[in-house]
Amino acid sequence: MPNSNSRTAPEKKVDESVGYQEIYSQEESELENARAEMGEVREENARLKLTLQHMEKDYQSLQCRFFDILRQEASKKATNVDVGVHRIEEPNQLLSLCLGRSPREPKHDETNTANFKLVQVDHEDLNANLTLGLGNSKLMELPMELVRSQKPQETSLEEPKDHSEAGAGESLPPSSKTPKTTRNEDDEVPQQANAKRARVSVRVRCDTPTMNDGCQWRKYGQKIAKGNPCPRAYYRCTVAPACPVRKQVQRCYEDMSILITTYEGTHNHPLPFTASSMASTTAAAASMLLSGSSTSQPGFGSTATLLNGSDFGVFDSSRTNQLYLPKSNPLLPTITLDLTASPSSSPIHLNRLSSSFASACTFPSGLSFCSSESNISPNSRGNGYLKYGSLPFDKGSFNLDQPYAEKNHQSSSQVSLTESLTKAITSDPNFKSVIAVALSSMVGGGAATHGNQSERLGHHLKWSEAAHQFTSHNPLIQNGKGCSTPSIFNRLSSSDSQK
DNA sequence: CGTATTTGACCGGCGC
DNA sequence: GCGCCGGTCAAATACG
Repeated sequence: MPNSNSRTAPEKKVDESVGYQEIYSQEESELENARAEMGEVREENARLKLTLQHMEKDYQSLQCRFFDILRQEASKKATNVDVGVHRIEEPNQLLSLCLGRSPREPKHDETNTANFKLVQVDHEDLNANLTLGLGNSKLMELPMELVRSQKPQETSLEEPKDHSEAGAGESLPPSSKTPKTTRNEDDEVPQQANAKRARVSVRVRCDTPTMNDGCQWRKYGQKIAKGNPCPRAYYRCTVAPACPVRKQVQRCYEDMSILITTYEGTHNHPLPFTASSMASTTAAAASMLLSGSSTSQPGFGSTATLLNGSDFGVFDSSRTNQLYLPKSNPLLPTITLDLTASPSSSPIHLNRLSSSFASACTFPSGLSFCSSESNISPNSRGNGYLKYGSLPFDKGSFNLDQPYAEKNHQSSSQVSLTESLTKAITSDPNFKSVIAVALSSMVGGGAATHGNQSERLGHHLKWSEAAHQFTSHNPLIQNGKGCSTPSIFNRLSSSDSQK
């Protein structure tokens, strides 16, 4: 019996060792497979990076061409239209708030591109209130301004003279304001001299104390304004020491979840890439207001409301007056970008965001400002756009993560504004396809420029995956600390590592 | 210790 | 002229 025992035992050992070897070999092969996959993914990522770079170049060149052509068309039209328009009568109302946009553009250019289109809306202008429907094709000129300023290169090329542009409407003599302070005479005076400055008020549903617009702000004051128990905070742009841009942040009394941020002034410095979207949006809005507001009576603040949602083009001044407007200096024309419209928060809308346009706007030029934490502590963020685009931002837009998607409803509505703008841009049949491809490529990993690449992308990666790969590898985003580590990519890499 | 935030004081515009 | 109110300043305080 011991023999049998002694004989069977080694056999078992042999069997076990053989079994382990098989298992090991299987694991090794799996590991190798995983490594191979990782290698492929890496190569793919590298290719996508290159493609993205090409796409960005293509996109910018297309933008330039696009603007050139539109400018030409606009100038042609303007010669006919502007004659009948009383736009230039109030230069001081034309103070441009073109955040992030080169202000040295000839004034006539601005009036040409924005004014004559806005005239159509002005017919409905009552009591200096104005509702501008972004979905309205009438307003095609607006996005031009917007996109133009979305180019970070352009904004970065902004000259310090910018603020003189803020004074582009110019010419209110420094009068009584100048002696006020000697502190920042050098740079501030030109802005302060402008008694009238356009302001852009942005309404967003946001849980955080402020919305993350990519810029760096320093709080310099807080007040409790009359009529609203919620304190109003005053912030100053600290990206550049002498930047005159300021913003007010206040919660809406009627709906505490709504954050009202009012921007005023023009950045005189290059904007962080992530900040340019907000800057350009507000710039576009301001341009609209400034050009459109000139019909309003002097002394009255002009107020425009950009409704995000289904009410495009519907006049809604009552709503504006009752709810939307923070009490503001009547001398300052104010435009309100309402990014809180309820219809937009529907799942349908969210899904709609997954369409090419919306996604293109979602990132990197989208409007998603709510940060997981306040952006008022620049230190914690290193630079102004550290946290920009953190989590919810792209995830929610792609409907990948339900909590994020839920939390990102406000982002959705914000994105929808840009979506509308982009649609307006691309409504031009001549450029629609080109711009759409370019824009979608910004999200789609930049692989959509050339057909074959797009095709390949479609074959190899799910769309959302592509987007996430883009986000995870776009140096801009990483630089911008839009560290929304894509969940899919995380899963992918983590699963790889687990193997 | 340097920087950001808080907060009361101050200033200027506007309406009465 | 006076008071109200929005906006800003700047010293004090908090924070990392």
